[in-house]
Amino acid sequence: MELKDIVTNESAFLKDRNVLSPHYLPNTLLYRDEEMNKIRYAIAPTLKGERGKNLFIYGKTGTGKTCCTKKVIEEIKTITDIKTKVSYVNCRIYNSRYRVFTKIISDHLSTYAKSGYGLPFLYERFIDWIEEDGKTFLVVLDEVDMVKDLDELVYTLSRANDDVKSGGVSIIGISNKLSFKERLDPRTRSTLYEDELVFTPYISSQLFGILKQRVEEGFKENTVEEEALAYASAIAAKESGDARYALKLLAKATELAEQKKLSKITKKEIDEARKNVEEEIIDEAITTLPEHQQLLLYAIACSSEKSFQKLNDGKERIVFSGEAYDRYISISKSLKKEPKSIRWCREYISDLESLGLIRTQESGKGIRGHTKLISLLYPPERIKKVIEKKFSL
DNA sequence: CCTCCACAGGAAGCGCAGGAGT
DNA sequence: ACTCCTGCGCTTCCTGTGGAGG
Repeated sequence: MELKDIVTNESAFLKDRNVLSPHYLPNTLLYRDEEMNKIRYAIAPTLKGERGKNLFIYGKTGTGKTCCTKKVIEEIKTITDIKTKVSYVNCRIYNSRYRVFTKIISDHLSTYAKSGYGLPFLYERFIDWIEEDGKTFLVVLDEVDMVKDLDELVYTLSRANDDVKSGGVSIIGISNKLSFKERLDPRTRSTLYEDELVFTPYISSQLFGILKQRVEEGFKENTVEEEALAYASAIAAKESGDARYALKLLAKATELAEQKKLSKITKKEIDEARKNVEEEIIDEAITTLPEHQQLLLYAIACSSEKSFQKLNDGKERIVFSGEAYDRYISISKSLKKEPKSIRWCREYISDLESLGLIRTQESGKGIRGHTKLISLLYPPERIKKVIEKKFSL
């Protein structure tokens, strides 16, 4: 690619580079009519000025939760004769009750948006604002599991319904973690889960449709082979049914084809992109890890290379947790870093597991009373390479 | 059978940083 | 500018589990 092409955003393939962005909202969302309708029905009372049911939306990444919700919000904004106001809050950024409130205030009451006001004051402005013309208010809490004091947040928002004389507040919560439901206070749970909606992963043919739509919206004609799209959707469907992953494959393949000055994107580029994307995902996951989790992971990778013990399918090498910890201690010391306690490393191990970098299982019968057997889900060489680079080992 | 080993994971508590309230 | 409070990362302590060995 020439520099001027990059600057002017000229591409041999793309009319609109945005179609490949994870934030791009296509004109019509495919395969999610039912889900969209369910959201519409859930918020319909709110739009009529009554208090609707709160809705909880669950689904894995790249299943269209956020897209669908944003679409419905857009629809609301096109209706002019209703007294409903909406705030979309990404809780990854606004991750506490206070922050969520300041976000809502700055969306609608910008005079109070500057910092320095306490929560009770903001809460009263919020109540006054709803009461002034009996409006209804809808908050969308995306990635709601990121909120530290979610119990308090949900309580405060739902209490607003008791404090206002007219109008009301409804909540839509979105999450990709199912397990966090158990952590919640029972009252919070029943408030938030008045209505529930699950997004299932896309199947291969649906991913194909989604990719095809993007190609039609943003690519020049005859630049992408259908076979390539089918292949990319098959890969993504097999992995997780994640549309974002499928799009990433297409984006990377486009990049590769541009570099090689090809005229068409074929299966071959997708295949190459796949390797790239997978490595990028692993590298990204590892490099964003806290230092000591990296060291622990490194220790597991080292132990794994030397271990000859195989797990059931005979492919995965397993590591005993004690062994990994010993190695972690010596690695830390050789780097002049104070090693963390064993208790905390157990937490690290479950963190690494929930990130999908390792898998663990109880030893069960036969081996060492009660221990965890750890196996890496990615090649140890790759993991070692990334971490060695970081610590210049 | 009892004790010891090797480990899991809960509970309490500690120091710190940063934000809220004054 | 000050203290007070709270969440966070972490350690220490503790209880529980199951195999190995006397």
